[in-house]
Amino acid sequence: MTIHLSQSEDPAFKACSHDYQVNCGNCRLNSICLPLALENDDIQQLDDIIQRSKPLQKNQHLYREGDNFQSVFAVRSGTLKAYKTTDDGREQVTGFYFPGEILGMDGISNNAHASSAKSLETAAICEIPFTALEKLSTLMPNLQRHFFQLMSREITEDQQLITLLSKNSADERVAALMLSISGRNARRKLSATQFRLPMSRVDIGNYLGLTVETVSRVFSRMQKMEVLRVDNKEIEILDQQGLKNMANLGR
Amino acid sequence: MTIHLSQSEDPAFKACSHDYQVNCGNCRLNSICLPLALENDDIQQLDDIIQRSKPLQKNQHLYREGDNFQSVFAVRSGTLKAYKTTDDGREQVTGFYFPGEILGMDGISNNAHASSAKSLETAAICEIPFTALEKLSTLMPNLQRHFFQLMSREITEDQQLITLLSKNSADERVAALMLSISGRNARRKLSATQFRLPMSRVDIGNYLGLTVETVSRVFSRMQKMEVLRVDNKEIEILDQQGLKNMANLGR
DNA sequence: TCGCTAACTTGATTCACATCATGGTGATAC
DNA sequence: GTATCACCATGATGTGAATCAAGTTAGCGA
Repeated sequence: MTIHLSQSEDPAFKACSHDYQVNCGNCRLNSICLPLALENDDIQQLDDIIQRSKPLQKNQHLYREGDNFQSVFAVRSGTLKAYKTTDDGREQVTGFYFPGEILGMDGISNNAHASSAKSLETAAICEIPFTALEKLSTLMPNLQRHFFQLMSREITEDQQLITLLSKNSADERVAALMLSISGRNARRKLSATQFRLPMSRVDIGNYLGLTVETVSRVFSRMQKMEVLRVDNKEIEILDQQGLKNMANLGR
Repeated sequence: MTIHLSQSEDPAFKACSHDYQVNCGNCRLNSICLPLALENDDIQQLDDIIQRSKPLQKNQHLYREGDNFQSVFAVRSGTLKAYKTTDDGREQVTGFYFPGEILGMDGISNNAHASSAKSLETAAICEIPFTALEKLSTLMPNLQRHFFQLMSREITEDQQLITLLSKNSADERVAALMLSISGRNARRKLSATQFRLPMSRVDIGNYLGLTVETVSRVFSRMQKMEVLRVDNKEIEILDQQGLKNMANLGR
């Protein structure tokens, strides 16, 4: 029996959670989602265009594939998954988005969202209207650069996933995902070794190009090898180095 | 025995090929690589920052993973492949770039190229220094938007590939690539049904997460089914609809 | 023209993961 | 309490593509 805090209850996010009075200046995540080089009044200007709407309930959509593209979004609390629906109706999860991360940028090219985004738990979201962001970017070179960088990062991360899917075994894929989540937790000053997975085994498998059964078996194997302790969605990394070896990515 | 023109000999690219006097205003590819909404003198300004260096020989690198990031590049003639080297020394091809297409944007996020790019045949390249492009973008909102869109497109294309790798069979993957190349040829007013593959079977396999042997077998199968005529690198699409069915992507 | 090498094809065998089948567990509703 | 349902674990079996192993062909330099 384990007790766990959902991310939205996490004390580290008090100022950033479901609090409507939050702004970029006082948000604990701003070191992650904002360019460091912004001046205070620049932050104020950015803050002015950002809309903070009511929290998203679990399983609620933030946007759907094909929706008219208006905004990109920053996750303030909770976790979202982005996914595409293939023509034969199957689902491909293209990413998980944790607090401080930006999603929706794939909608820019066609003025329509190229994927759907749904929350895996109650989530608070900052909406950033894109035309306003574009205007602001022409005035604030640092902001423009920041968004170029954010999009570039999304590209390199997608390329990482492409490599993972194309070259790595089931064990390696799952290990890599656990390390990724661990690292993103660390960036938010949360435990890198103990966390609760916000997504189901189905979602993990879908993201990694594996079936549920395989994901389940990999977790069992890792547990037997004493690399991970797995209690349903609760994960503890017992052997960080072992996990890295298993991921076979060197990093 | 088939006679084929390499892309650089293609009459459609007379003005855009290895001709050093070429500029954006007279380049036949500008409808592909430039924002349509640019005024003539805007094009001139863009033209002024673009550098046209001497042609790249086959197998020569345009940049390597880890190189300091300075510029993005537009392909004027020839074809390039982008690839990452995994830690255990294997190669993952992340994309092929045809005339009119832009590459190198994955280097923005870390100021270092995240992948290597090498030419598959003699190629002419336009180099676009990124800091100059950034400056120009603050002055020309259309240009800024264009680059946001280009990067967004790269993201959606990577997501397509992710889905392909994760959900589709060998046949479907190869069919999808053939359709992609066919479509990109059509965009450049070349034949959508007959073309020469600039890349080797190894590269195709590597890109699609398959071995050479599998790629070869798929081509043989397609030939037997009279969907494709395959003569080494020379491809003829005999049954467009059959190929689409085989790709199983609906589109 | 010959010889060499890289690129490609094809067949036989193996293997990692999918698929199919079943049972367990925990949460929510009644 | 127990019925129901979503989610997860695990075993048995099947299969598509990898691997291993020969060829064949095309391109290229001497």
